[in-house]
Amino acid sequence: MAANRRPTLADVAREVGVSAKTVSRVLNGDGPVSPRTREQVLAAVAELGFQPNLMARNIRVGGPDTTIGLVVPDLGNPFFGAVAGGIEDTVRDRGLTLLMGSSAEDPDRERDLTEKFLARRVSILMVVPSAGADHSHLRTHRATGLPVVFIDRPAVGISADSVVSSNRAGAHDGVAHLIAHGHRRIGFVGDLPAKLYTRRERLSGYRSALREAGIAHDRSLVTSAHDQHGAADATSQLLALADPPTALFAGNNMVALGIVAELSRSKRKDIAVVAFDDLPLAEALEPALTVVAQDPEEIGRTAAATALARLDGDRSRTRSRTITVPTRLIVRGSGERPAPAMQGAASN
Amino acid sequence: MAANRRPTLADVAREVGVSAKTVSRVLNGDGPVSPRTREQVLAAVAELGFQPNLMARNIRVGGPDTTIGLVVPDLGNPFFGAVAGGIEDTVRDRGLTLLMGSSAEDPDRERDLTEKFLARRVSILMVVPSAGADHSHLRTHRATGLPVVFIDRPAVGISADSVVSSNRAGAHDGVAHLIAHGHRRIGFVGDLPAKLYTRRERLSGYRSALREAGIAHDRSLVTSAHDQHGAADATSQLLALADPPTALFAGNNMVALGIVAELSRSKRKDIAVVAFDDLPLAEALEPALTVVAQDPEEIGRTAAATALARLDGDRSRTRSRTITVPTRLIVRGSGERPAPAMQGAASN
DNA sequence: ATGAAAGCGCTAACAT
DNA sequence: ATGTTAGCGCTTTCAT
Repeated sequence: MAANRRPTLADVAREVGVSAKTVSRVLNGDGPVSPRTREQVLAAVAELGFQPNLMARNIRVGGPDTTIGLVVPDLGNPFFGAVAGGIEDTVRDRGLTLLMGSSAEDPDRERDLTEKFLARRVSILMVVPSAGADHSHLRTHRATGLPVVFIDRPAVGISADSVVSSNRAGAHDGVAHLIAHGHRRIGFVGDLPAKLYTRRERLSGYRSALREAGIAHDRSLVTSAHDQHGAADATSQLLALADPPTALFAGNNMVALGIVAELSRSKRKDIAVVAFDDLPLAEALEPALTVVAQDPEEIGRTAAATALARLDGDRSRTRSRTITVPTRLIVRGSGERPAPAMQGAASN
Repeated sequence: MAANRRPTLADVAREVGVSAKTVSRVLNGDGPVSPRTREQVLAAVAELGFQPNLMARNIRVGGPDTTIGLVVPDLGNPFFGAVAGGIEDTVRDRGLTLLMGSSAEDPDRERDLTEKFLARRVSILMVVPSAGADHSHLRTHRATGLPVVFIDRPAVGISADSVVSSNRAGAHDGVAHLIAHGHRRIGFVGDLPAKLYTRRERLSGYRSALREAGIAHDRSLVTSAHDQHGAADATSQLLALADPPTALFAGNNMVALGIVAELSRSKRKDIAVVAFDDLPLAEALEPALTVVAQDPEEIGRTAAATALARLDGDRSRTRSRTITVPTRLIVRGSGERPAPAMQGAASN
């Protein structure tokens, strides 16, 4: 029951009484092989339980491996799962296999993982950059022709293709929706760290919407959280202000969960909410949650298509480009709760 | 700007004027190297942008790769994301990297993916089996000492370790909770296909709970769906029965989403619900959703620990074993809605 | 239709 | 402290 050595091509060849090359031919179907030999080889392969060693093959063939490496900050976040699904759908018929690993939002681990993928010679590298990560070390790889695409957030220290949501416009639309329904004190609960690209962009959209409406920016209404629990805390702190907000804008899905949970817990049905990124049960909430929906599958498909084009030698655009996938405001009700003024008018 | 050949160990060696082995020593830190040589080598590595080819290394060293392959049916399902997170936490300090790929619940793709992992000589293979998949082809691999662990559902055609939730007991508890609150007509909306392990087990728990309460099993109350939309349909069909259920038991998280969405849409607050597997916004619903919570992180950790023990030569149990991770009933309110009889009593 | 030899990039084992 | 040789498992090249 000891761990037996795995059979190799040579073992199969010996078993049948042919050369290793012949076995190789049968398995890869290149050269001509007599039907009889083929059968014998196949039989021996099955009997010995031979499994070709792809590493050995790749090393000889020299080309990249038929895998594509994807680094995400969090395996549990369905947003990245959906992105991965979109990538897979696109690369599958090319015979490429998507391998996904987590950086846990840690720049060091992100780097480790990218190095591991590169050392295993993936055909394409895709990265959702962690906050604070630098990507200049990928320059030499790009020079060798390896397609590198950054997802959800652009790269730092390297010029490369990236695919992102229309964060600024999306956040603007969401906040404008609140303003259109009479809200003038609107709290913003964003991601952490504050330097995170998506947070900056979405905050920028928030501010531009306020500006257009002639509403002065009040820094005390801008807070952050890096998880659901923190977002719940941020929510109760905002509501405890002397001049509290009548509406909240959630900077991402995690934050939205925290806000909704906290409002539910404290029975504050009078607070309007719009969230960036859709949530599974958004429609079933009362009121149903209005969101700025992203399209993660489309982000994945776009990223994959971009990378495949590069792989096929797309030199049409030497310069790298940033592709923006549009968001869509889905009005479900939670943004329409009357602001105090209107509420007063209604009850009069 | 053409795709330059990647530099190899030999290139670095030539650049510095030492042998390849010396460069290897510097990079892997085994043999002794003079500080001066080390510096020169490191400089050349940086300058040439050399990246070791791990495939070449692995093939020479002979051992398995420092990766662990995980096959899941759906990258977008947070349940599997959480499982993956638990695995990663456990294997990280062993220097193992988790690589995850999707079978899309398709036995053929599951097999393709496992073959790819095996051909790349992963140290450990973990699989969430697709419905209908057979795993007898993995026997020879287990014989070579490769740890194989099945997650969420046991393997077919091979004896191997597996880690699953307490599906039967969990479903039993959930249904018993409904019965305790006066319900006697309880609909079951399960996964598809009907042969799926988790569905069978949970249905079994449902039936045993009914049996214990002396409630006759009514086949017309048992339905299935394979996605959220189908679950919504199943829900409205159940409610349209001549003698409709007063409570519903959701067989998994997707189904729960469909049920909750449909009840919300049709404003049926009078229907009690208990779901198998927790949902992010469960607490924020009205009423809050009572669930039989699984512990996906713990499932992942357990699976990883089991595999690592095998990797370390745990022959203490030659026979494979199935480890059950307990579920926990979290009562939040949705299971307590009065059944018609009690409702009548209350309003009298 | 098949085989022999060489070599992919790297490291183990033995030099020196 | 460093170099040489051989070889991991496979495929390419060139024979036969």
